[in-house]
Amino acid sequence: MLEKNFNFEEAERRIYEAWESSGAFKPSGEGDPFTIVIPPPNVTGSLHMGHALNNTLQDVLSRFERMRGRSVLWQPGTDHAGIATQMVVERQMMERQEPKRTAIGREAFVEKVWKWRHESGGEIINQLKRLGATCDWSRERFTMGDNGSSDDQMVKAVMKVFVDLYNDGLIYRDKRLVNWDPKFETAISDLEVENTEVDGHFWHFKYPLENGETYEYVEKDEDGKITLRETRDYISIATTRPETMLGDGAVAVHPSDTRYAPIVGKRCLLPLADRYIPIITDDHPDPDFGSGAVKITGAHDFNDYQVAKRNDIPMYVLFDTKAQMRSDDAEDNPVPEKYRGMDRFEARKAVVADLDAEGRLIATEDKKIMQPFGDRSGVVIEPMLTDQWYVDAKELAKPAIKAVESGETKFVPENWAKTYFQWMNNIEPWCVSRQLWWGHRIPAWYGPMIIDGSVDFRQEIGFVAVTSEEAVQQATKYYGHIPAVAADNAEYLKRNLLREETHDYKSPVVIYQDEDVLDTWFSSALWPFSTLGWPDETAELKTHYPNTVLVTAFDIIFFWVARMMMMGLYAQKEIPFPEIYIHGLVVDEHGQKMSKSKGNGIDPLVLIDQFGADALRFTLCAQAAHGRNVRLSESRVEGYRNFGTKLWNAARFCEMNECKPVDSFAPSNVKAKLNQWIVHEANQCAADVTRELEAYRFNDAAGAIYKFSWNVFCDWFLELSKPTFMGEDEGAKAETRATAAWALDQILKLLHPFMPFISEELWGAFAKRDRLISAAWPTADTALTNKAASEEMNWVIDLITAIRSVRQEMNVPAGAKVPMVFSGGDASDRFNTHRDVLSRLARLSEIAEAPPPKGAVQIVHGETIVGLPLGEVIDLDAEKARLDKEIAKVTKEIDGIDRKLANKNFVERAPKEVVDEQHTRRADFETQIKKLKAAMDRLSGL
RNA sequence: GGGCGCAUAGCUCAGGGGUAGAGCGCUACCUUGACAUGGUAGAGGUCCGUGGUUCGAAACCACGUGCGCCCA
Repeated sequence: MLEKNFNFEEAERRIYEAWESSGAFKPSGEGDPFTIVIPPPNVTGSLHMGHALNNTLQDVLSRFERMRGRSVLWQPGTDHAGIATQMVVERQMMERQEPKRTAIGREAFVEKVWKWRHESGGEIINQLKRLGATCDWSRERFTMGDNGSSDDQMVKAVMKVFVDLYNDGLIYRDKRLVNWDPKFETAISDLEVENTEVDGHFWHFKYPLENGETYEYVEKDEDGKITLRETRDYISIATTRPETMLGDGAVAVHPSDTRYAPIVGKRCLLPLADRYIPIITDDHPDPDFGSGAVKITGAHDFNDYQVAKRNDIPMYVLFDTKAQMRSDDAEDNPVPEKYRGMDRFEARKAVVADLDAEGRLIATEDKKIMQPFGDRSGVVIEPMLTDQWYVDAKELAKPAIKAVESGETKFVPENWAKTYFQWMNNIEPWCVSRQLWWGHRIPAWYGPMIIDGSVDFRQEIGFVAVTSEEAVQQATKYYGHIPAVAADNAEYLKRNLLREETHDYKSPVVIYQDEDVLDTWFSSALWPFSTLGWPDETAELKTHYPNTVLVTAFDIIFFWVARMMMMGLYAQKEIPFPEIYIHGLVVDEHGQKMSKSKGNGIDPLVLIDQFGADALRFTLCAQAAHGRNVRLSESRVEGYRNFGTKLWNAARFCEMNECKPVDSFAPSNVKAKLNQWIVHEANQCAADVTRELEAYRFNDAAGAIYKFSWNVFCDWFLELSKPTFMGEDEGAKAETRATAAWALDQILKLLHPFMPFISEELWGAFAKRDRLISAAWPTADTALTNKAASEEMNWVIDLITAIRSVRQEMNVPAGAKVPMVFSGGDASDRFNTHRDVLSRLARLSEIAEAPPPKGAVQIVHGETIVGLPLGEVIDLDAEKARLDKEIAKVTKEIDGIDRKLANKNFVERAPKEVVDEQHTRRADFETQIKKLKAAMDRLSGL
């Protein structure tokens, strides 16, 4: 006997282990392959609601397709999260008061990270198991491989793609402006930059003209009237970042700006720096903004960089890697002595104060400015001119754009294709190098260049190869002898310098490997095939590439989806997946994004502890409508927990009434109308759930199984079956038992993808059989459609509802049994067939065919008048009012229909079915109103 | 500035050219033999506004208003 409630705390772990050990998570090898790769969570991450939604949806699809007989591979794993992981380990070292990363050196540090990864990384995998995720854990992958060694397949994949891209000219080293994170001292992607509006200032300065020159400065209004005329010996510029003025290369004005026309081509003095810079024209300055004159600092501003490049203006690098004013001895260090070593914000204050002291500060305005912040470091990001590796994304994007344009890859909902196109069509070169220690080390080695037959170590040449051995081979060919390999750039410089100074040309030339690592997303982009064994030609790769569908949230379309498309098409010459299902974000019940700082986050594991994994999963599915965020509230989760309890108790009822699955049961052969009807409804539900899941309409699929389980099976079928179970007709009882068991099985199967634990538990409670996870999905069968049974049972249900409604309205005590008479129509058979059911559910003491006696409450039900002689219970006025209300309602309907039918255009132009339907409806209402009026007459006759 | 989305019951949201829906909440009644994590019955709507298309618009189109997100 089942307990009164589902004990999910106890059952979830037990069931999960049983599934896993049965091998159900592995591809069966039979049927069409179905493949999803998990969007790899950060190895440092822990399960949040976004993961819960994303993985629930993937699991629903995996379970659904597994039950449909496909060979399902849900490929799991994590990514190595360069910055985040390095941060976590460094923080841990600090807490343990261990020496810093820089003190112990690269090798020792990377070793520590590996130790951390093996001991405490990837906790999220266990959390996914709590959710019920049926990934094939035996195939778990990590974007860095098992230990990062060069013979690891995951590493080989990254190296091969890098080298192939290089050899195809699609990856190159270049000096450009990048987003620089001064806290982590690395380049980051522009996608990792958050632009936030902050309070700032707009400073106006005077740059004096060379040789004390003057000009007539004239301002005009819209009508060309002169509003200001004065003689100036300076040009006024405005900036939000005064400290960068030390690196100005020019002042630019718009070519159409007449105010500055007299001085274009002349030079002005750059104060503090004591340099002269030219006044140039460019389209970039907006004449209406500020003074119309813009200082051009090519090395420290993205717009200025473009202007500087266009006009061949020199770029002066002011900052070191920590964004402090440079204090190095290099000849090209443009920072005046005074400011060297200052923090950038300190330098800003100093520059403003000094310019003010020189009388060059015109004004200071308060202004809202957009400031870039690193999404992990939280510090202000600095545009920096550095050497980095770039992927030619524009070229790789071409086939990736075409694949979506042609429909080879489809977005669901399709609107997301627009977002994808917009990004892809404006894509910038992808900076893939990072100045970190944790990651795939860039497979490039550098050595001195041979110029005019001799080695010149002031210039470098690169050797790009999958392994260091190959790089050495390339270098050997280049130098004519085997080079020595240095540990790092410092050693490389030292040894080559020594070689030069001692004229020791017989000792080998020294080369060294690039010290940077690759962007984590570079390896994540290969995920759809690297996880399957590529570059080896494995059986898995052959079977499961392209994947079937990608399930992800829209916030990583740029980060990840676009890059997988590019890399998949590049490396495999084939799209990674034909469908991309994009779901929403999980937000709180007021639509606010969940965040730590707001404190409105809900921990999925807490909800699982509280309500069970099934309830959380069902909630997420029920709210996963296309194009909508999921607003999560605890009350909703609680409601679906209740749904589980409801079903549990329905099963308990079945168990009490000995409803056991019958092997030979054929749903098409049942005789009782009730049974035919539930077969019909179950079949319809199977068709609905299947159709909605195929279209990724998780909310509609969940809604369909919810309604059928609760509002059809529990509310009606089980109630209607009670008279049979309590009756004497053993044949009918046996059929209804078998049908109930069958219908419950259908529910368990259809519910399983959404609520795997409770469905599995109930499945096992009813018979000894294979686990539900491996059971066959119900296929809808048109032969099971039964309109007659459906019509008849709806007649019963509607009648019971109508009687109940009247009883309540007439204040008949809920427990009281009342007699019922019926007349008119052709319903004697139905009343006889369903006598027991009607008596029970409508609480009737007797049912007889007779006209309604005086003083009876009258119900019009189709062709039939049903009378409830309530005796003195009845309140005449209340009953009259009730009938009046009914009549008014029906009259209103008829009026509406009449208006339509009186419209010639409607009758002539609307489709025949629609017109006919209106006629039918009108006739039905007409019958009703006649009966209602007759009822009223009888009542008035009292 | 460019792009995307949303506006339907008190709240959160489905839906969709002809007949207004769910969950939660609310009201009344009910511990009737699976279930009070339940049952029964109810109240509650200018489907944001204005035009257009159409025989017919809450739905399709345009504009407006308000809100949200993404990219510059």
